[in-house]
Amino acid sequence: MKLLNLPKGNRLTRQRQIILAELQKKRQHLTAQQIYNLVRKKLPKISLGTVYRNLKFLQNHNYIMGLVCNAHNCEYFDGFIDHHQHFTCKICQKVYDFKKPLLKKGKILKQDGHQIDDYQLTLIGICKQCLQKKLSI
Amino acid sequence: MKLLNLPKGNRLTRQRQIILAELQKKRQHLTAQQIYNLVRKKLPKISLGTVYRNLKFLQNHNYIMGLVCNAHNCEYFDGFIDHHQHFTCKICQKVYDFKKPLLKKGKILKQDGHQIDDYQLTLIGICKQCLQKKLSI
DNA sequence: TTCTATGCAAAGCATTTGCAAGTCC
DNA sequence: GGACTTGCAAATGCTTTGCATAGAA
Repeated sequence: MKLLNLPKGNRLTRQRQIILAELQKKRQHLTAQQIYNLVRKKLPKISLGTVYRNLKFLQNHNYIMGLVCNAHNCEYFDGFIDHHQHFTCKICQKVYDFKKPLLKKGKILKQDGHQIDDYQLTLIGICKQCLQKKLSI
Repeated sequence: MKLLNLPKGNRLTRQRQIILAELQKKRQHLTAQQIYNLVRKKLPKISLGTVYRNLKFLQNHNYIMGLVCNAHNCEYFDGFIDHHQHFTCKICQKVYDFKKPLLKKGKILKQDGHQIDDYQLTLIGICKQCLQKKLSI
């Protein structure tokens, strides 16, 4: 749980604190709209634009990470930046974490002359809950 | 190189053939807009809506695949559906293929009770060309 | 007091959709 | 001929931006 500790020139506003807190509290992967709905309970006057600006801000300062899901075309935000993988369910569209690193980072640092700094692995399938529902139909 | 061979009820139109042909000829990863610009040279009256509709259609019928890139928020289309990985350059935003499978598909079929059907690995970094440009500045 | 951040609303893009006309089978 | 497709344009949805005001340092 990383607390906001911003470099000089950037201000610690209530909006930023609450957005980050909600994202870290939920341990879920939320869209900007969902975050807006949550934050608005505490700051009724916050605007969606501010949410977007601060999500981008927090991303740039490595407090959160964003991920784009292939199946559904919008960005999700994740309050935990330790390197981990994501799994998307094709049916319910939830995003789950996979904690164990399925791929060693060191292994892929150079390929074909390109410099590889990072990677993103998204697993796609059907989650436990949806599998059970399918069986019971 | 897969040619259009559609199930009954779906029609083989010039638009579909040309869109697929361009995508397979280019061996590149193009946005809908880029595909539209290419196809328009052969079919000047084609509309962007038709391009989108047919890209989705070809995707559903497994002729092409779509991928969303985290860095730049739009969909890219790939005329080759053999399973391979993608590498995005943070600077020039091009998408490259990685032919060698960096991850064995069989290894990740079950995790935490979820059924994993597929995965998508995107490598992120700086490509050869951009690395050279950086050095020469 | 100064300069960044916010709220609001409008603008920007990528993508989707409704509908009449066109065209493939 | 009939159903699937297209072209066109309007609509949609997510995200960004301009600007005057509010508020952190």
